[in-house]
Amino acid sequence: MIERTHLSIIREVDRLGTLTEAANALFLTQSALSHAIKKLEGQLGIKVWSKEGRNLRLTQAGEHILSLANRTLPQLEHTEHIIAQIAKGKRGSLRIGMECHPCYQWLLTVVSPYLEQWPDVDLDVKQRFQFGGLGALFSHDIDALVTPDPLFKKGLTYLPVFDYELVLVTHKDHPLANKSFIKPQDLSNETLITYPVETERLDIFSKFLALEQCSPHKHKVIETTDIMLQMVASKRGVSALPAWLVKEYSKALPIKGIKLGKHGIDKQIFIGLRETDIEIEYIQSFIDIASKLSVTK
Amino acid sequence: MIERTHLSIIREVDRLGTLTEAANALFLTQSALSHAIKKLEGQLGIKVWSKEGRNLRLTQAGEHILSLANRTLPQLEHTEHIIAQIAKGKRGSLRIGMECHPCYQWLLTVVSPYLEQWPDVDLDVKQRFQFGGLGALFSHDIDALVTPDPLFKKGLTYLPVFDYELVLVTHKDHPLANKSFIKPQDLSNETLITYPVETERLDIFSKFLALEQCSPHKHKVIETTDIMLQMVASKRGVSALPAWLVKEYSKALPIKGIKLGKHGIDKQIFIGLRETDIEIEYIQSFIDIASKLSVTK
DNA sequence: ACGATTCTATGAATTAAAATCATAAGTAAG
DNA sequence: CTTACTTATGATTTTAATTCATAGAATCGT
Repeated sequence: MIERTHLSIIREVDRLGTLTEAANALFLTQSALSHAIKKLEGQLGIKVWSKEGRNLRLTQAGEHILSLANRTLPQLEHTEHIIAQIAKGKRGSLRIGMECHPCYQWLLTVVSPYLEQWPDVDLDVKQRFQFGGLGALFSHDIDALVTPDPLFKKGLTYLPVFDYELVLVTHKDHPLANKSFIKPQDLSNETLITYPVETERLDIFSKFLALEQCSPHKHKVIETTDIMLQMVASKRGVSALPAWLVKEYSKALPIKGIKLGKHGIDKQIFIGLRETDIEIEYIQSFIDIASKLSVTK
Repeated sequence: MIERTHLSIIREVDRLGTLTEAANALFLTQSALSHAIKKLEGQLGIKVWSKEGRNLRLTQAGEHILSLANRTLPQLEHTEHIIAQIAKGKRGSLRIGMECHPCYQWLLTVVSPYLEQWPDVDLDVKQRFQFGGLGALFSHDIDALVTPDPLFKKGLTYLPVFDYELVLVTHKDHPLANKSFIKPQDLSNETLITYPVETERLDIFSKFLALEQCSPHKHKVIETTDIMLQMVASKRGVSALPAWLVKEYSKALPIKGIKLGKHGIDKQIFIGLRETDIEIEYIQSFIDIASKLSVTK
């Protein structure tokens, strides 16, 4: 069996020319290398070197092993280097799952300072899950789940990172835009634009319209926040989004956010983690950065 | 240090699911594998697996090592397989150097039955050498040298494989074509076509014209035998080639071979080898096939 | 619910392998 | 032809790997 030591020996002898020097480089004795290769030769039934004067010349078989060494040893060393970084907590992969569409805008603001601080963390964001965000966490498809519904289960922890108010967005000249707050009935003649998700998971339905068994005149779905707000700005309908997001976009678009119900709809966003991961440094750091950035909003 | 055994263990556990089964597959005890990985984990400062119920799940570091295993182990196994063939004498590389231009035609007839018998031998033919054919043999750039000049040196052996007569080739209607043999003076008004080699190494000069201090009217060089004979066939000149080669081509071209001098010029071709290689089976076989095929000519 | 089963983990004892030491034997250079 | 430098090798010591014998933890079946 060709072992790593054999590869190292053959590579070093090729590099330095003699067994003796290779032995020094490997912090072993010349005798050790000689014995090691002798044994390998016995096992494989070939000679690795032939002696030429007092030099060693690789045989064909030896050349094959050298080529193997040059291909293989760098790979071994590379993974060892990566693992050393993992051990120091400086490297890892952080795959974030999103169960909350508008949170994507928020996530973007968290990501860039995070990447700067943790250059060796592979960051990935996923938005579709075969067995839901929870299943994805359990099956290690993702490492963190951004969600408004902290479904507590054994082995998982949730940490609140972000509070916001859900408001109705309309064109600033829309008849509803002057009201101090919206009632469910007010939407009966409106076109409501939402993300393409089941209505049970849309707060505007489950926490607002359903209270009075109302429904909008029409329901349109749109994938992206940008286009959604463009539609609102051109009076094609109204939508429900986080207040801070509406505030942000209202600098550029003629839109306005209005409270939903007398007391408004307050939402809280959580990050869910596997309990085994909470002590990982680069994951804790992500939670820290996420919480700090969100307080200032 | 990640050793081959660690890679094997991690690969087998991934394939079979449990340490116990992996241990059976590797003809070791479950305890051995557990201890081995434990030690590795200590050295690298990471966990390879985390226990999930009574199953093991690879950590990020573990995934890195598994990926390494899947890339590296097949390469190790592949070279071991090749070396096993080398050990059985069934595989090797045979790089043949040619110091004799027309011999290339002869070599082609040897090569095809040889390749059939030794499918795992890498055959290569070289015709240019930085320090001559001899130097190429010594520096292991080639393994066999086809040459008409057996320059005996310590560490080398030569074996005769092929006898032929060097003849003058002319168009069949050429004035010289009716002579029973050619004298050096006969070429004084002819255009002589040869391979592009130093004249000292051309037998037509060193072993024929030089005897009477003659030289041809003109001297042209051409790389390939085919074109050379096309030229002769279109009366652009005469050349000197092996009789068997002329005989072969005269089926298709209007050419004729004539004896050079009263007694003709007889040549012998040798294959030179390093003495250390003469017992290698696939090299002996090459000599055998070469000799046998040449006797029938 | 609980015993049987099927895993992994671990400490101590055993076995095997690797490294060293001391030295021989071969080659090259002055 | 002696000196310096190389690899090879047998005996000994040191180190590492493997096993054995159990314990502990999770799952399955009744």
